[in-house]
Amino acid sequence: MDWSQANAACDALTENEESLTRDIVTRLAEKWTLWTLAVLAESEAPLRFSRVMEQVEGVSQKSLTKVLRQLERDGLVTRAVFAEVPPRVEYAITELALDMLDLLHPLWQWATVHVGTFQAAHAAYDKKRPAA
Amino acid sequence: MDWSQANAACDALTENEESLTRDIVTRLAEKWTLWTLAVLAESEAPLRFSRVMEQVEGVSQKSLTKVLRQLERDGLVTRAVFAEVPPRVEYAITELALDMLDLLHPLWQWATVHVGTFQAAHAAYDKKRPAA
DNA sequence: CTGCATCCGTTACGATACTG
DNA sequence: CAGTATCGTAACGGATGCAG
Repeated sequence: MDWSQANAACDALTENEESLTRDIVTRLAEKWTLWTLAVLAESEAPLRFSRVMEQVEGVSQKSLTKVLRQLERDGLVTRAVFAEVPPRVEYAITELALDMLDLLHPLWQWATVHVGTFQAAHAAYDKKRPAA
Repeated sequence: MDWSQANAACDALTENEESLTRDIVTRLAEKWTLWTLAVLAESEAPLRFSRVMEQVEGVSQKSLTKVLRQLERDGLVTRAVFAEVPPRVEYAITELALDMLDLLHPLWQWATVHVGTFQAAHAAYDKKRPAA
């Protein structure tokens, strides 16, 4: 593991930039963010608000709105409003977000591959500490 | 983007396994988890609780304890208790966790590289929606 | 030294009702 | 259809005090 490389990249950032980097990564792991991005990534065409909400199963309108707003602000999705009746709003994923998902893919694969390892680790731990 | 590949890996999991996978990834992004792992990864030798807390700047005892317990349960760190006076507890990172950090590295680099992009995106967004 | 228990403020989330 | 406003609940995280 070449941690000097990672540290060099980190040290080059101002405190403000480092904070922002942390925020971005943290935000990606919030409850509905990745799921929403995945839905938009799987769709070839832009999706209306209702279609996204159907596919991100269990999300509330409020939370989905918040997540989409944040993603838009981060430049990870685009939001297009059409002045029609009834109103239409379409969301689409950006290239930036697709790049990021590519990077995230190995991590997800790692997690799926090691699911059995984690189940075993949990079982062993719970046996040692039944109280917890 | 080859999403069929990602979907194939996902579809092979039971609902329970998929839930666990999601939990693992989510946990990695919790406030102090990655920072703690990074500290343990940088150290060649196992670290005592106090040493970890010194280096994970700003973490409370409570949060650090919780994070370390969870990491131990996931098999990402080991915890060794020495029956001495005063008590000594040493934490070390596992190979499994080091593998994971390797996979995570590109994502972190991506975030640092695009910090400027995000700042610009935020500025543009806030200009368009000053109310928000 | 380690780390658990408790209190407390903040934030996240969901349900519901309402607006352009 | 696509939100906004409001409310109530639950989880999170920090500070403090105490025990082994």
